Amino acid sequence: MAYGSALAVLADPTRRAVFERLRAGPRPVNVLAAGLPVSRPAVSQHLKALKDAGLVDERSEGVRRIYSLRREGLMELREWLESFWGDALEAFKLEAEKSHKASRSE
Amino acid sequence: MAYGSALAVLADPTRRAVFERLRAGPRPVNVLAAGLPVSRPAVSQHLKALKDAGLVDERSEGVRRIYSLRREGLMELREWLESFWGDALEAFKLEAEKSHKASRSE
DNA sequence: CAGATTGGTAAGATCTTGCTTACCGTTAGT
DNA sequence: ACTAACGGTAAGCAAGATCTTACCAATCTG
Repeated sequence: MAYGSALAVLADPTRRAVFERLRAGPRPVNVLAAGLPVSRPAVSQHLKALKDAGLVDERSEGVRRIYSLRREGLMELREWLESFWGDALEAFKLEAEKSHKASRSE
Repeated sequence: MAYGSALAVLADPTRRAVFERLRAGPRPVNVLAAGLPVSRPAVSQHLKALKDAGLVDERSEGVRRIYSLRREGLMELREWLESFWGDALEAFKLEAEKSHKASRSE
């Protein structure tokens, strides 16, 4: 259940801000950190968390590390979310059946 | 940005477990708490968090409170997630333009 | 009406998280 | 080669999150 780690990682607003910045395209750490209200090491730590969750990719370009969005990292979370609509009807049927049995036995 | 609170609330595994149990249909607190590895008050606290985030509904039925899934509470999160695919092409174009300008000026 | 059931809330202990500063290794530039 | 820029990691701290126990109000039942 990788959607769990995706949720945990995206729950933090600062980390989400870093992630959102990558929408615009791959960026080195110092660019990502510029403008954010936290220090550059904090951004590094957030990037590590994002990477561990499979939400970003990292590549080296000389002395700088270029981070980029990894949309596949969101797939499981997306599917989990979608599943809440898929089973709505089925749950309703099960519920109906249950209350039917309950009313018969009382 | 209500998707922020949805993310924060769903990030906790225990709270997510409570939420998932509601997939099967509306349930009173003691039923939701049964089988979970935490105390009943803990579940109450999680339910409050879920309710504040608009992810569950609460209705009273005598002495018991029936909680139910509120799928609309997931809509903003869902849309936010979907938006990561929508802007993929546009971001790519902007990037291409940017590197074009960069290579011209160097 | 008395006792039991349901569940919300307070208080407090503990664990976790996110941040900062300090430091270090690696690459670039002159 | 010396200095500057980039960025990862360690240590420590302050704030917040989650859990528990204790307590209380409201309802149901006999």
